[in-house]
Amino acid sequence: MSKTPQAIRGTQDIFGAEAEAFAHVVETFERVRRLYRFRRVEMPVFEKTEVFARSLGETTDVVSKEMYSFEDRGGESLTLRPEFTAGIARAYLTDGWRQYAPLKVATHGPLFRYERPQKGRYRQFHQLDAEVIGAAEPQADVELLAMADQLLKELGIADGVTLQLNTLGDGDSREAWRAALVDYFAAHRAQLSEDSQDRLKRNPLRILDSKDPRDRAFVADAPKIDDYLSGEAQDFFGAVTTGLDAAGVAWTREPSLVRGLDYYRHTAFEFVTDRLGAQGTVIGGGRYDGLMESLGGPATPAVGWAAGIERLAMLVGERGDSVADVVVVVEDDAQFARGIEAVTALRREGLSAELVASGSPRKRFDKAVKMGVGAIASISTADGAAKISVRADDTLAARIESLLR
RNA sequence: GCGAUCGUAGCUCAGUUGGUUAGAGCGCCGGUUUGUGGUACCGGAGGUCGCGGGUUCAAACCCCGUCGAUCGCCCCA
Repeated sequence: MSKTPQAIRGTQDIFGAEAEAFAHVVETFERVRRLYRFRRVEMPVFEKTEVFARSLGETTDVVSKEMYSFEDRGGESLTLRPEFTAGIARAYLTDGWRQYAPLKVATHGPLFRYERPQKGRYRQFHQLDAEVIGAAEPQADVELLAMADQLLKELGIADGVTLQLNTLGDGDSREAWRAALVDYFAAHRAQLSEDSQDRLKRNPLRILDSKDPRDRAFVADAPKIDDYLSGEAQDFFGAVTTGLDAAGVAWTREPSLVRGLDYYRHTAFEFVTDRLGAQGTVIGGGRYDGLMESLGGPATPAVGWAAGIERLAMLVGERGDSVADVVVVVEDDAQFARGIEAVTALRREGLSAELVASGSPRKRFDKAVKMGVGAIASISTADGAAKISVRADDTLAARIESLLR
């Protein structure tokens, strides 16, 4: 007695209408990414653990408890990628991609994070990813955001999604702001939630988007990044916003929007919806000028975003399985070969075709009807010869009849 | 890692305060009816009630554990 093994927790077997929606998202992304001249890259699904440990920072939750890490047979510590950016950054350094800078690349595929599954969150999940590496100009941020905006529009879901935009300033601005936040929240430490008391050490910026009412009371009066921005950082952000306006991309300023990872600078953004419950971020990203150095490379400016394919697919909604252009029904088993000839001829002419030739012969036509197709060609025997009758609207029927003659 | 709700045929679900051989619809297979036809009827296959313990004369139902799902917290896209 053997039991059927279960799928791994947090993984999905995507099928039917959901799979069609998933494919639609990916196909739309591929089309849009070409319009913006982003080059397709394929990346390994796993990397040396240090690629993620060094880029994300040892103390982040992702690294400390959410990575799928293991030793290979040679004793090397490897990790299933929890995000795209670190691997792409590594490739930029190890593969000499600097010669193509500024480099615009795009990819998509599975990522892995050991988290508690819930709506829109899985242990194996899938993202679209776009990066511009080696471009310090705000124009790169604008182009990247315009691409994300067009993607949402072409998917028909832009109406329910808003672009929240913020700046974290340059490295000095960010540090000064961070220090001010720590001072401010430390003064109210006892009144903060337990989570935020902990965040004060680990990740003080995250207190700003805490959902706990005890924290929210203090967030409103917390130090604002705008008061710490250098003139240069202000100019940069101004250039991004005027660029977005010129590109017709709607945005709202969200001063409490931060990034969880330390390498982010300047632009930070999320496309957010309230239609997906707690996992409302559909695209997120920002500028990560500090990342390359953490991997031992030269200072290299870069911006990027990632989008959750499952979340986009949920917003797109079920798309329904595609139906065959023609169903060929073999009503008499003696005509089986004729049925195969028929579907072959149809498919070669670019018509999708399905063959129905099993089960109770007298119910085969009903089966075809239930498939909800536009055209049905049935093959029976009359006077010892194959008799083909086609049910479809006139032009299609004529085309099918000529193909099957 | 924490909390809440849930887990009965392939699917969607019934199953009354614990009480005989656990049901329906859809789907699947077959038969009859119809015969250019999405009809109607009949029959069939398919379930150790997620899994493992416990309480009881008796458990799908009560208790404990476990696995999984869902929705939050955390984290994050």
